[in-house]
Formats: sequence, structure tokens, C-alpha cells
Amino acid sequence: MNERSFIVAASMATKRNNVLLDRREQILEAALLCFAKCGFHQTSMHDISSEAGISVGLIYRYFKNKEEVIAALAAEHKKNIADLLDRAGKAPTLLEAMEILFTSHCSKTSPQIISAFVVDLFAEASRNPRVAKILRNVVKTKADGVAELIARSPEGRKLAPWLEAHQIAEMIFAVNDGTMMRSVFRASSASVSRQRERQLDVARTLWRLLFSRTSHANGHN
Amino acid sequence: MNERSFIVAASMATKRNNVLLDRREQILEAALLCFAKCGFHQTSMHDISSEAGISVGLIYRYFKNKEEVIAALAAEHKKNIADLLDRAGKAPTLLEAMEILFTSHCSKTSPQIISAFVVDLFAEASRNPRVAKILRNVVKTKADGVAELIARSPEGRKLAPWLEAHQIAEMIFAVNDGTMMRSVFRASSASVSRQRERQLDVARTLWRLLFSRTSHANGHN
Amino acid sequence: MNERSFIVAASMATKRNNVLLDRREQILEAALLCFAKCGFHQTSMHDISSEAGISVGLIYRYFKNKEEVIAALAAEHKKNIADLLDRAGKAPTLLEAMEILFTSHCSKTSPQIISAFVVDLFAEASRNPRVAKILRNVVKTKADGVAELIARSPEGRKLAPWLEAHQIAEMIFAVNDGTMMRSVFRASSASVSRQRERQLDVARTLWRLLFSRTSHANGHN
Amino acid sequence: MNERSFIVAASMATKRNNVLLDRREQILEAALLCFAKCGFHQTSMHDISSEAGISVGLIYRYFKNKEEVIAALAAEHKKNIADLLDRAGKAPTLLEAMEILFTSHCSKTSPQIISAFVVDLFAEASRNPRVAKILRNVVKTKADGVAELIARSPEGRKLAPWLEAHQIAEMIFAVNDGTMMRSVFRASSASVSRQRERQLDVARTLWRLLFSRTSHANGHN
DNA sequence: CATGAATGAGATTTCATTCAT
DNA sequence: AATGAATGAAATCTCATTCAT
Repeated sequence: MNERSFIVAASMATKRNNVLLDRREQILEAALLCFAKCGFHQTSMHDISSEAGISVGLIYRYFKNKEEVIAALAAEHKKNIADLLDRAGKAPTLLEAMEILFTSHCSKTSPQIISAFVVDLFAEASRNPRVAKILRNVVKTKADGVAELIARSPEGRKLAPWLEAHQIAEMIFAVNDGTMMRSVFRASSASVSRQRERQLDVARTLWRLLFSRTSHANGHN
Repeated sequence: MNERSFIVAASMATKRNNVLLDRREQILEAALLCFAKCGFHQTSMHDISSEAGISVGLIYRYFKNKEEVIAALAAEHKKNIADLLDRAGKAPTLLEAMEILFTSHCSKTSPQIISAFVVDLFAEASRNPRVAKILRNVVKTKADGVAELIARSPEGRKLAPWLEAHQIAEMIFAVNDGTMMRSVFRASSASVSRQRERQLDVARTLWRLLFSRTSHANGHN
Repeated sequence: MNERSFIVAASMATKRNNVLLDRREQILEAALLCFAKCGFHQTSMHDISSEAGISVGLIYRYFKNKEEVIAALAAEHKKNIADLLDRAGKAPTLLEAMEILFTSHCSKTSPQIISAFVVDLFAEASRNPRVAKILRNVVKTKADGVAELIARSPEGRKLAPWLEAHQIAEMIFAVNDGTMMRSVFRASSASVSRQRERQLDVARTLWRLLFSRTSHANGHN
Repeated sequence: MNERSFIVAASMATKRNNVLLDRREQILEAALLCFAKCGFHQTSMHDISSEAGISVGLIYRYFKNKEEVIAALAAEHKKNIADLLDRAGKAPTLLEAMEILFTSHCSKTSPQIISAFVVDLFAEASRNPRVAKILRNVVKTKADGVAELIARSPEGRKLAPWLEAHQIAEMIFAVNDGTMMRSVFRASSASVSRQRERQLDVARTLWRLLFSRTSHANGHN
């Protein structure tokens, strides 16, 4: 095997690897859609394969069983949350960071779909230990991430000083999750943006509560 | 038919009615337990009948099908929430009213069970229009109820005056639902009370935020 | 409940019990036929249900899964062998006892079917521990039974005295099993009796070998 | 094309042929192992390919389908039996010939494996005409071979003279097959040799029966 | 020559629902 | 009123076989 053929082989191996990853991604995308539409236990493997445009059997080359598909999506959710926190951490002000956190439930897919899926994920967590483990981690990551965000930003330290960072963080995410939970009601596509508006409204209410004290204090300066 | 026999017949009819209602209640209680433990779609009708100590067929005398059982439980949930609001409405102060709202997810059954069930209910709402309708109503009842509570209480009108009553109400319930969503992680029975502690902690954080402004303002008077 | 109604209830319970047992028997009969025709792992549960004239689901009310059906048939085989030994034990002479052992592989069903099933059973035993356990027991029961038969019959004690009873018993059953193993070749129905003839021929050869010594010895008397 | 290149081409063709044969052999070896371990119909083509360390597709270059693999192994079994008879035919005495027949179920592989496979083969024969044909031939080859062995050896003609050669031959193989059938019970590796001992014990019992008469008769000379 | 991704029919098993008793 | 046997559709998962690379 000369250098050239090595390179060719390597590039082929890479390509093959990409194809494998693409398939996985394709299946997960289809599964997410189906799960959001019908729920885990009312989605059949056939539904997923149809949505993905492949045969049922092929799913089993990439996932050992249905539970693994769910777990993989839960893991992906975890990664998305981590990314979100990363992005929020790079925001110049705390306000902008929170805006990022609240305006994107998740990056790629429609928020409607994501929230239906996530509520199902929490429901599943109450009986599936594997999903529970992942979600517990997600919850902790979120809480810690925001607590740190608050603690290390200059505005954060001044805001509502009679509360600890982690208390504020828990509040923020309680509001976040609660809002998401309500968003499962399928809104007519026309009012999706209006629903979004209302969600942001709640978020802004929270911000005002958190910052009013500060601005009030500032007003005394 | 003389008067006596009429009374007997009436009392028999009443008794019969009570038996019917008891059976219904018995089935719903069993169903709630099963649903909380396994989820709607992983609970079989046989599971419910076993839990209730009756035969499968009997369930179908009281409910047309599985979906009706779910819907009936959703309706019961709605009634429980209405009762809760009633009780809260009778509290002497707004603070006490909120305490009632936050400390009891539901009366009879363990909060762990209730929250697992309610999260499932929200998940179900995203695809089952009937459940969605009931839950939408629940959400509206809660929001309106609290908004009214705030609007008509003397403290309420002073608290966070730059926010409308309905905005505050939405916040309160977002926090309420968000905390509940996290409580699905089956905690070891030992730490159930500790978990409850933390949930109340979040609620108290919110209260302080809501009332701080007022007390602060009051402090300046 | 008076005596009459008790009797009625009891008789109904008995009847119901019989129905249950009949169903079980019906399923096992169908399964035996299918297994003999196609082998355990090429017989589908649907094949069995069709043969029995019932629905697939019903099988699962009586057997937890396919393996339980196989195990139940293995257990029945064990019982049949025990019955056979019982009958042989009641024969007046050892010769007649052996005739019983050799001429009936099993009572009710055609020997063709039984032998195909039993060979499958042995094949299964080499990987299915549960079936192995049952068959080991069958083999031991057979060996012990015949050894005792020989040991306690007057002719038996004289026959081939340089051999121990258990050695002779093992021989007899090795021949028995070996003959059965060959009988799996589906003979045209015309030659079934001829095949049976040849099997008996082998058995008689064995008998002559075992008794020749005796008759020879007797010849010297 | 010069002589050299012809030779090279020829040797390459031979080599290629050898490779082909080797692959076939490699696949059959793997298949035998898998079949013995799991049975024909519980062994997947993937199992075989894994065991052989090749891809699934490659099996189909050498065998049309799964059934052909089974048939090829049945044919190999036939060849092994023929070899065994050949070797037995070259033994100086009948006793030694029989020892050869009884002590080696098959040359290369462990007897445990072979017997599990052969019992499966017989089970298969009861429904697969192709396998049945091969096994019928095997049975006939064995019977004829031993009958001839007996008929043409000097001791053979004297032994149990009241029986025909073919009757004795059938007996011998009935015992042979019967013992093999029992050997399917997976013995703990420790007691494999002890199990082997017991099998030989049965064989020796048979021998003594067959020869006792002669030696007895001889004793009278 | 060799691979293994892909297919899709088919196997096992479950379960909502009905209905004779 | 109450039972639970019976049905059969549907779900999950497997596997022999093909074929593009």
C-alpha cells in the first residue's frame, strides 16, 4: 500500500464513517418528529422508518432497540442544552445571556416539536431509569450553568442580593420549564408567534422582577 | 306502590347509585396509581383491573374505553384544581392563599404520584385533543383564579404594581408547573421531604421577589 | 348460599376447570403435531393456533411463551414414559415387559410423529437447559425402571449373569433410542408397517442375544 | 505464452482453487460449530460469518443459501462415515474394527460437538427431503459396511451364527446411534471423559454379548 | 474477491375490546 | 352485575438474502 492508496483508503473510511453518522442522524431526526407527534409509546418503529424513508430493519443496525433511540435523543437533548449554556456564557451582558436561554428552547427544530418531546422525556424519566439519569444530569447542568453565569457577571452579583445565585437559577429554570410545559397545546400555526410572544412575556416579567430591585437601588444612586 | 315502598325504592336507587359511583371511583383510583407508575400507554386495562381487584370487563361497564378513563381522570384533576382555588380564595391573606396553592399539588394522594400523572397528562395533551381541551381549561381556570385573587385582595393590588395581575398569575403557575415537572424523578422515600423542601424554597424565592418591592416601598413610607 | 347452590357452584367450578384443562390439552396436541411436522423452531405460534383452531393470543393464556409449550410437551413425554414403565412392570414375564417397552414408543399418537418430536427434543436438550433437565430425568427413569424390572424378575436374574442389571438396561435403551432415531425418515404410509417390522426385528435380535446364553445354559440342564 | 508463464498460470489456478476450497472448508467448519451450539434454525448466517471471520455476503459466493450449507455438512458427514468404515475395514481383527467404529464418532472435532450436530441432522431429516436422502444413504452405507465386515472376517462368520450379518450390523448401529443421542446433554468438561467411559461401557456390553456365545462355544471345543 | 448496508417478510408477543355465561 | 375466555390487530425485533461499492 503506497501513500496515495493510503490516503484514498483513509478518505474512504472517513466517507463511510460520515455515511454511518448521517444515517444515525437521519433516524434520530425522524424519531424526534414522530415522538413529538405521537409520544414514545404510541410511535411504532415502522412510523419512524417511514418518516425516515428507510426500512424498519435498518433502524436496528444503528440502535439496539427502541429504548436506545429514546436514550440517544435524550443524550442529544443534553448536548443541545450544554451548547445553549455555552452560547449564553459568551454573551456580553447577563441580560443578553438570559435572552438566549429563554428565546431558544433548542436550536434546529421548531420549538413546538421540542417542547412536546421534552415533556414526554420528563414523563418517561419517572419510570425509565436510563432517561431519568440523563435528565437529572440535564437539570443539574442547567442549574449550575446559570448559577455560575449569575455569580460571575457584575450585574448578577448586584441583582436581588438577598437571594443566593442558585436560588435565582432554580427560579429561572422553573419558569423556563413551566412555560415549556404549557406550550404543548398545539397552537394553530397562525398563532405560533403569538404564543411565543406570551412566553417571552412571562420571561420578561421575571426579568423585571429580578432587576427591578437593582434599578430601584440604582435609582437611589 | 305505597309511600313506604317508594321510600325503599328511592333509597335502593340511591344506594345503587352510590355503588355505581363507588365503583367508578375505585376504578379511577386504581387507574391513577397505574398511570402514575407506568404511564398511560404502558398501562394495560388488565393492570388497572388487577389494581382495582375487579375483572377487566367490569371497567367497560363504567367507561367506554381506555381513553374515557384518561379523560375522566383529567376531569377529576380539573375538579381538584377548582377545589384548590376555592380553598385558596377563602384564605384571609394573599400570602396564605398562595401557600395553599403551592403546598398542595393535590389533596388525597401522594404528590409524587400526582406529579408523574400530571406530566403524563400534559404530554398526552399535545396529541389528544380531548385531554388538551380539559387541560387548557385547567390552565385558564388557574390563571384566572389567581389573577382574580390578586386583583381583589388589598395587598395584591399594591404588590409589584408595574405588572398586571394576569402577568403575575402566569408567573406563579409557570413556577408551580416547572417545579412539578422536575419532581418526576423518583426520589428515595427518605429524601422525599427534602425534595419537597427544595420545591418550597423555589416558591418562597418567588414570593420574596413579588413582595420585596412592596415591603421596600412600604419601608420608605 | 344453601347446599344446593354450593353443589351447583362446585360442579360449575369443576366444569370450568375441565374446560381449562381441555384447552391446554388441545393446544399441546396441536403443538405436538406441528413440532413433529416442522420442528420447534420452524413452527410458528400461528401454525399451532391454526392447527388447534383457535386464535394466537389464546395460547398465551395457557402458556407464558413458546418455550413453555415445548417444556410442557417434554413434561408430558416424561409422564408417558413413566406410564409405559408402569405398564411394563405389571407384565407377567420379563419377555412380555420388554415387548411392551419396544412396541409402544408412546400411547396415543402415531409413532412416526412421536419419534420426530422426540429426536427434536434431544436436539433441543443440547442447548435448552430446561428441556435438558427434563430429558435427563426421562433417561434416568427409563434406565432405573428397566434395571429394576430385570433385577426383580426371576428370568432377569439368570439372564446374561456376567452383566450387571444396569448394563443390560442401558443397552436395551440404547437400542431403543437408536432405532427411534432412524425412524424419523418419513416412510411412505404404505411401508409404515414394514418399517415397524424392521424395528421389531432389531429388538428381537437383541432379545435373542440376551436370552441365548440363558437358553443355552438351559439347554445344558 | 511461454512455458514459464503457463506453469505460473497453472499454479495460480491451482492456488486459486485451493483458496476456494479452503474458504469453503473454513465456512463449513464455522457452520458446524454454530449449528452444534445453537441448532440449524437458531443459527443465523451472520453467526456463521462471524465465527468464520468473514462477511455474510461471502458465504453466498460459496453456497447458494443456508440449506446448501446444511446439505454440504450432511455430505461431509457422509464422507466422514465412509472414511471411518474404510479405516475399520483395514483393521486386522473384527474386534479392532469395531473398536474403531465405536471410539470415533468423527475424527477432527470434539465428539460433543459432532453428536449435537448429528442429532440435529436426524431431526432435520424428518422434514428436509434433501437431508433425509443423504442420511438414508449414510445409514445404508454404515449397515452395509459393517455387514460386509462381519461377513468377510473369519471371526464374524462364527459369531452368533443364528443371526444374519445384517441383523448384527443393525444392532451395532442402533446401539451406536442410541448412545450418541444421549451424549447431547452438555456434560461439565470435567466429566466428558467419564461420559465417554460410560458410552464405551455400553459398547463393550454389546461386544461381550455378541462374542460370548462364540467364546463360550469355543470354550467347549 | 470481498464487504456489509439495506430490505422486508415473518416471528413472537401484547392488549384493547367483546360477549357468552 | 360481574367474570374472564377469546379475538385479532398491531408492535417489536430478527434474519435470509441481495447488491452497490
